[in-house]
Amino acid sequence: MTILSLHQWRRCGFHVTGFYDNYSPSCIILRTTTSLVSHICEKYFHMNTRACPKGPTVIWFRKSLRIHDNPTLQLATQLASQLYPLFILDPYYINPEKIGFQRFRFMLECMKDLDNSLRKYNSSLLVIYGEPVTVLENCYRTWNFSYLCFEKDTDIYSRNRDKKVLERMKELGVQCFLESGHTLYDLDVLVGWLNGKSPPTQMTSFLKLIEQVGPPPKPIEITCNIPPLTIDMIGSMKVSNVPEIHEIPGYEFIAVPTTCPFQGGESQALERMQQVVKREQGNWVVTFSKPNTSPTSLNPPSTTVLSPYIKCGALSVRLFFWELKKVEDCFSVKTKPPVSLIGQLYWREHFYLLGYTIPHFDRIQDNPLCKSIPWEYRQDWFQAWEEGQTGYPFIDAAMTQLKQWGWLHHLTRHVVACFLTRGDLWISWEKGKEVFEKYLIDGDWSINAANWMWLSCSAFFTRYFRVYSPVAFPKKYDPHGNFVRYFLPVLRNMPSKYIYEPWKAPLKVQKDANCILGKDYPFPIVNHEEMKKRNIQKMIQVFQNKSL
DNA sequence: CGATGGGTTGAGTCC
DNA sequence: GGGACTCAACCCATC
Repeated sequence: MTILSLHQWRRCGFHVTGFYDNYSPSCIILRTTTSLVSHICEKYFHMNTRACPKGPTVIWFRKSLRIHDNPTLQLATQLASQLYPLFILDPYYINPEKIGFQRFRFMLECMKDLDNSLRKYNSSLLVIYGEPVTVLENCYRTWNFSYLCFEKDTDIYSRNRDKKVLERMKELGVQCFLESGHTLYDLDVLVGWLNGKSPPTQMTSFLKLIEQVGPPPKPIEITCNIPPLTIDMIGSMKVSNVPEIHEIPGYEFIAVPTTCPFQGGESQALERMQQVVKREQGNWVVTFSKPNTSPTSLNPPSTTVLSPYIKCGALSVRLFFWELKKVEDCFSVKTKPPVSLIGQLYWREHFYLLGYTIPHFDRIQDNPLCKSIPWEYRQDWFQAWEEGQTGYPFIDAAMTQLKQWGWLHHLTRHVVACFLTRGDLWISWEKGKEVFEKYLIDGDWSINAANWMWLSCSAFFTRYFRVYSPVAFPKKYDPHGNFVRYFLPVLRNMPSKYIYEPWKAPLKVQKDANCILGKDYPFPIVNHEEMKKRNIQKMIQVFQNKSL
C-alpha cells in the first residue's frame, strides 16, 4: 500500500485540508468531491466524516456568515448529533477606536441575517461576549461537545487566536476541524503548488500559478440540513441574540449619520450578485474593465460593491466566481484578468496568499517585501487627512465618504493613499492602513496592507513619478464636482471652475457661494505641486540608495 | 549570471 | 476628442 504524501495529493489535484501546522495523515480531511476520493479516503485514512461517530458539535462562525456554499457548515452538520452555531464577540474587536461604526454595523447585519436563516431550521446564532479561548472552555464545560468546526483564517491576530484555541481544545479532548471557505483556493493548496518556492509578487506570475492549479472548486450545491437547537441544549450558558449596534459597549452613544447605502447580510449579498450577473444581459460583466470604472459615480457606483459581503463571507467568493464564469462562457469577446471581474477575485486571492506566506505583511519592520522608506510623521497633517480637512476638496470628500459609507471606489482609495504617503504628506502607509482598517466595511487585512504598500511604492509598484493629482485626476471623471458637492455640502455652491481648487476663487465668488476660505473651508495644508516635486526627489534617493 | 521584457488604472503635450 | 509619446530610468521574473 502506498500512502501519497500531502504534496503528492495536491499535485494530483485533490483538495486536502488539515490543521495549520500539523499535517500528520490522521488529521487530514479530503474534500470528497468525487466518489474516487471518497473511496481512497475511506480505505486508507478511515477519516471520512461518515466514519466519525456523531456528537455534539460547535460551529464557530467568524467569517463565512452564510448558509450557502459553506464547507464548514456542511462538515459540522455531518458531524453533529446536536449543533451549536456560535459567534464570539471578542473584546479585542469591540473598540470604536479600532472598528468604526459602519464596519461593526455591517457585520452585525450579516450576523442578524444568518440568525434569521438559522431560525428557519429552528436553530439560531448564539452570541457570547468574551475572549475566545475562555468562551470555548466555558461552552465545553456546559455542552460537553465532541467536535469544533471553524474556518481557516489568515490574518496574524486570527492565526494566533486559533492556535491557542486548538491547543486548549486538544487538552480538553475536543476534535477540531478546519475548513477552507473564504478564498477561491485553500491557501495551503496554493502553498503546496509553490513547491517550496516563494509566492509570486506580480500578477502575471500569480496568473501562471493559477493556470497550473486549474479552476477553483465549485460551490457546494446541496443545502445543509441544520439540526434544531433547543433551550435545554443551551443549559446554563449565558448567550444572547444578535445585538443592535447601540447595545455594544462603547458604541452606545456614537452618532453617525446612517447614510451608508449598503446593508449587510447573505440575502442582500445574493440579490446584489444576481443584479451584477444579470446586468445588461451579461454584457456588463464581460465588458467590465476596472481601470475604466469611475471613482466618482455614486448612484449607482461603477463597481459591484460586493467586496464587503465577500469580506464577511456573506457571499461565497467561489459562488461569485462560478456565476461570473457562467456569464463569460456565453460570450466570445470578454475582458480578461487582471482587469476583468474574475481578475478582481484573483487580485484578492493573490494578496491573501501573500498575507498568508509573507511574515509581518502588515508592517514595514521585518517585512521582506516592503521597502523601508524614511517616512516622517506630522500629527497635524495626519489629522487633517483623516478628518477630511486638507483643503483639497476631492481628498476631503473621499475621507468623508470613507467615514459615512465605509466604502470608497478603488481609485479613490488610490488618490487618498497616494496623497498621505509618497504624493504629498510623506507619512507612513502604516498610519493610513490603520484608518482604512477602522472604517472600511470591506476592510480586509491582506488586501489593505498590500494596496497600501502598492500605492506608497513600498512594494509591487515602483513608478514613483506617477503621482495622482487631487485636482486634475477627479476632474477627468467628474468635471462639475458632483461627488465633492454630495459629501462636502459647504462647497455645494462653488462654481465648477473652482470646485477642486476653491482657494483660487476670487473673494466675490467665495461670498456668492457662501463659502469663505479659511473660515468655512480650509486653505490647502500643502502645495501639491511643490510636495510632489520634493517627494519624487526623496523617492529617487530611496531607490538609488538601497541601504535606506 | 546578466540581459531582457513587462508592469491593472499619471499627466502634459502634441497632432 | 483620443492616441502616441515622453517624463526618468524603477523592480521583478524569466530565460
